[in-house]
Amino acid sequence: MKTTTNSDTVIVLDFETTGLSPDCGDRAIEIGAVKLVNGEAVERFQQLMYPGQRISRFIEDYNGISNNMLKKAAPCEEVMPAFAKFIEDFNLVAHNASFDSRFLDAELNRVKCKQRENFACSMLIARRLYPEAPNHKLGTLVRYKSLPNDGTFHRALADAEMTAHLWLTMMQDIKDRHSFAAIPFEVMQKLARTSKQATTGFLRRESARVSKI
DNA sequence: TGCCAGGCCCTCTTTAGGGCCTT
Repeated sequence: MKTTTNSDTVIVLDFETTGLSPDCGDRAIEIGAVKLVNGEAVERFQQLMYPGQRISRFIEDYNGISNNMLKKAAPCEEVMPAFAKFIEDFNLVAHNASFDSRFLDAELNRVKCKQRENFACSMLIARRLYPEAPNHKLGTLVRYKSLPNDGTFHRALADAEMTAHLWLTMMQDIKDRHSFAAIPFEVMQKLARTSKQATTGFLRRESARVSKI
């Protein structure tokens, strides 16, 4: 029996890839994801994935994933169906979601799995909530908000874990500032699309609206 | 460390250009 619902569960995910664009032939080489249920990490997914091509020295240096490691990794045809099962129809979160969503769609498309649209971007939301931060790179925000980390960066699960902490911290900061009892996922999605000047008014209105539901 | 692309935001804008962020 399914024990969680779409509303209380989000999947925070991160891809390591061979480059920046699946349209230019780049492939995913590692997936990391954390399932959050009612604000708690209850399950994790981490898998290297053989991309069918050698990766560049830059990528090896960037994330520490080597060609030798990928030779032994499972192919897309094995990993993606398992990942599609892991994420089910839950809402998705990523840091700079436009990047991860393109790779997710591309890899799901290879195995004929359903593509996804219900993404929220932690980077766009962080820009709204923390305009005073030095910048909005994941590592900078982890330091800026003193979020838990083990010092590992640019590996899929480690980045997904940090993004999950950032997501929960942003939710809590919004609750503290605007008296939300709970924040619907759709409000977070809309917040990312709200202009900087309109952010405070938007959250005030949404808080009042949600409290009446 | 940087480049590739794409989506988004901001502003000295909207008939545009540049910066940020992801690997």
